[in-house]
This record gives sequence, C-alpha cells and structure tokens, in this order.
Amino acid sequence: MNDKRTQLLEASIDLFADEGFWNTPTARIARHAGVATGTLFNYFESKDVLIDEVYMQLKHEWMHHIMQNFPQNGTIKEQIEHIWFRHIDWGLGFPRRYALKQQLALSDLVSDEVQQRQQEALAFGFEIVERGMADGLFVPISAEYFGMLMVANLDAAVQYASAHHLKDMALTRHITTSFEIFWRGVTN
Amino acid sequence: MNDKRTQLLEASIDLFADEGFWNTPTARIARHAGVATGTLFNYFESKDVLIDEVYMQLKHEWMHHIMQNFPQNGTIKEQIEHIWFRHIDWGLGFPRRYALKQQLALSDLVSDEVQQRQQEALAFGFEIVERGMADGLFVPISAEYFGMLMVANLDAAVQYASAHHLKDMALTRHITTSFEIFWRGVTN
DNA sequence: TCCGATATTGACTGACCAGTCAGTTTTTGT
DNA sequence: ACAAAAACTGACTGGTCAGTCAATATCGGA
Repeated sequence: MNDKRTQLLEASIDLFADEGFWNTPTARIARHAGVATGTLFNYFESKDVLIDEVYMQLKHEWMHHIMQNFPQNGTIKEQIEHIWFRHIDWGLGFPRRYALKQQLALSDLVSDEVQQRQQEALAFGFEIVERGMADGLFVPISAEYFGMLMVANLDAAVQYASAHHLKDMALTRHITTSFEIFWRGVTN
Repeated sequence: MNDKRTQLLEASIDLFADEGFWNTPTARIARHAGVATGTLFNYFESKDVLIDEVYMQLKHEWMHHIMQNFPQNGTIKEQIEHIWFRHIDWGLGFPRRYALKQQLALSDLVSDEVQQRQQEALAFGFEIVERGMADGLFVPISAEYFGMLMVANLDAAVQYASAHHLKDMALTRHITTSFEIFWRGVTN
C-alpha cells in the first residue's frame, strides 16, 4: 500500500510549486495528503529526502513523457525535434510540475547523489549529439554545451508559450519557430 | 552616513549567495556587517524589503557594467554583441553576484513592484530589437521572446564558461561561438 | 560645553516548525 | 478468532528566527 506515499508526493508537488519549499511545513503536506504529521516521516526520513524523492519523481515523469513514441530509427534532426515537441508539451500540460522541476534543478536542495544519478539518465541524449558531431552536422561545441543550449532554449519557449497562453495554431507555430531558431544556431 | 547601509547590502549579497536566502538569519547578516541585530531594521523595514534592495542593487551594477562603452552609433549587431560580451564579463567577474541575481529573478522573493520597475529599465533593449525587426534583420518573433532567448543563451554561456574555468583564448572563442550560435538562430 | 535628536545596541518575545514517541488502530499470519 | 506486528496518530519538544524596544551611545547645533 504505497497509496499514501503517492498521496504525500502529490501533496508535496502541489504545495512546493504553489508556496515554495520554505513556506510549506511538513504538517501542511500531511494534512493536504489526508494523513497525520507523523505518517509523513514513516515514508520519508526527513523533509530533505522528501525533496529528493519529489525531484526524482518529476524527472521520471518528464523522461517518460519525452520518450513516448521516440523515433528510434529517425534522423538526428527528427529525434531532437521529437524531444523538442514533447518537452514543450509536458511543460504546458503540467505547468506546476514543470516550474517545480526547474526550481529544484537550480536550488541546491536536491542532494548531489540524486542530481548525479539524474544526470546519468541523460546519457542517451549525449550519444545523439556526439553522433551528430561526428557527422559534422553541428557547430563544433561540446555535447555538454549543446545540451545546455537546448535546455535553455526549451525553457524560454515554454515560459513564453505559457505566459501568453498560446494554443492551437499559434502554439504550433511558436514551437516550430523556436526549434528552427535553435537548430539554425547549432547547425552548420 | 549610508556606510552601514552599504555594508549591510554587501553582507546580504555574500551570505544570500553562499548560504541561500532562507538559511541566512538577519542576525548573521548584521554580525557579518559588523552591526547589531536591531540596526539592520533601521535601514531596511523588513527582511523582504532588504531582498528587494539587494536585487535592485545587483540589477543596477549589472546595467552599469553592460552599458560601459556602449556603441551608441554602432550597428545593431555591434550593439547586441557588445551587450553579449559585457554580460558574460560581468558574470565571470562577479560569480556570486551573478548567481544571486539569477536566483532572485526566478524565485518570487522580489516584490512585483520592483520586478516591474526593473523590467522598464530594459526598454532601451527592446527598442534595439524592434529596430532590427523593422529592418527585416531578424526572424519574425516578438521583442519579448527575442529578449528571453538572448538571456537564456547568455546564462548558458556564462554557466558553461564558469564551470570549466575558461580563460584567455579558450574563453574568447567560447564567447564568440556562443554569440554566433545565437545570432545565426535569430537572424534571417 | 551642553542638550535634544538621532543612531545603535542586544536581550527578549511570540510565532513557527521539523521531527519524536507513547498510545491507538489496522493488518497479517496462524 | 486471536495475538503480534505494522501502520498510523497528533500532542509535544527543542530549537530557530524576524522583529521589538528600553537602555545607551553618538552627533550636531547653539
């Protein structure tokens, strides 16, 4: 019965996103999840590990969303474009989760160990980039910087679309444009 | 004698950057500045307004750095390139200040009013972009999105250079490359 | 020099909160 | 059905911290 565990994680995500970590007492998380204060600490050793678990959960959901229908046999451009669209789709579909994941990634609330582990899960992405580099497809930069640029551009695209409530055609156009700008930039 | 005021701001910047806002008690700020607890509240109504003032201070310093030797009569590309180099120069020259400014910009610790005011100070930048748009120089996107992309790319460039301790030629090459990638992306 | 105004001090207060634990309820195995 | 284990409860504790304020020090004008 990890039902309560899920409820606690869900409550944490809601409250952390809306109020910020420092403004959400564990007591409120428990209440929001419909359990007693003490119960939270049966499932999570401390508030710190709760944060770690929330972060892992979000990263996992994000990864899952990104990888759905991934074109394993597509071209590099198709693969990156797929990630582009799916990432933005997730960001707009789950704005609170997206914002929280971003905040957690910057703040040093997440333990080094967890951050390390999450980084390793992105290895497949680096492979794609390295392959593109080998083909002379990209401007000569490190895969690391390529990844950083991609994330930076994606974040900006999501933030803009979100702030302006873009929908339907306007949204599609925006996503396409944002990708084109990125692609033209990193491509020879 | 706003000497103490400056000391308090400086101490706040140091401690906020190193320990995080929520982990630095006002008492420690006061001690670090060499004054008593109560004195801090003579200069700043509350911890919240202290944060506002810190943010304004950082933005102001940043703006000042950016605008030094600004090529008023240069081409649009020269002007944006100038901002590019100066921004990165500031980020690498004052890493703690840069990190703190970024953190504050994301967190909602800064009051809406101050955030608003700071936004207005960037008006001159929007003018440059609008001019470029009118000339058909840029891809057709809003000046707002252009600005977001620029900031996103700059942040990535600073973060990368900072993490890898780039210096001298390697640094110059990196800055140039980062600008080229951005410019090629947003330009027709 | 003297005095009122202003700045500074730091012990103190009231509120908050992470984490505990003794007691209670629920589950599990036989 | 029963007992032992496991899960759950929430009042409580020890510690922290923003902001106060009465007492003290410093300053500036006459």
